[in-house]
Amino acid sequence: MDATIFNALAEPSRLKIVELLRVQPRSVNEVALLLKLRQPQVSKHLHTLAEAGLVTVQPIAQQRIYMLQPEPFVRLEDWANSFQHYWDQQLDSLENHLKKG
Amino acid sequence: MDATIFNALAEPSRLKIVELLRVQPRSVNEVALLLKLRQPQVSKHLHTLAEAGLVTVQPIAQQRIYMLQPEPFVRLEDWANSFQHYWDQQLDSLENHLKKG
DNA sequence: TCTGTATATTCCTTGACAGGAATATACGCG
DNA sequence: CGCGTATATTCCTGTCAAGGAATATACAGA
Repeated sequence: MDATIFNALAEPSRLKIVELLRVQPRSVNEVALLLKLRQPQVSKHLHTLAEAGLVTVQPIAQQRIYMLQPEPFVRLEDWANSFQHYWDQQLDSLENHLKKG
Repeated sequence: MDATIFNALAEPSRLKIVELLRVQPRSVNEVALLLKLRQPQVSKHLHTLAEAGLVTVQPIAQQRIYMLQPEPFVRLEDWANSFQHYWDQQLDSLENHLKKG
């Protein structure tokens, strides 16, 4: 798993943007208005999200509509899910540490 | 969703630590040796992970065994999973943008 | 209590990054 | 082409966090 996606989501404003775009695709100004952020910062954040592969752009006239990209979120879900297979084993290992120590 | 968990996982070394601890709980030195990091940095990273609620500590003599905490990963999986319900709707909304402009 | 091992903490320096302000670019329209 | 709208980019500055080095703390055993 690459840390890039986590880095992109680590910034509170960016996380809010993602949760906004989850509902529906939006233009830069729409995001700025809804989150009460300045347009340049929103552009920068969306750029970061795009570089991380979390969003894509669809130009419409002068507007640029940003929408989420499914794939990274699927990867994220799979990654988080893969941890479930280890919890039992973890407890066993801890007991080993406690006994063998 | 809180950005704290993403922030904790955004640092490459910390992400590696998490993926190590996924296999089994480990002491600070074990992590340091396996990842070829210095002990103080590992302690710091583990402290950050603990503050984010991703790991817990189990002291054994002088050693401190760190292990993952399931709950945050379950939350993360649920969050990522919740995005799946929106993709179809997203495409519809984009089309609306394209038509209505 | 002294020693060695395991871990945590502090101080310092440096790089990355976010926000603000200003400006540049893209595009449609008259 | 000139103008207005929408968005991107640049420059600057302050903050924060990571790594290195040194040191402090915790604990077990002789």
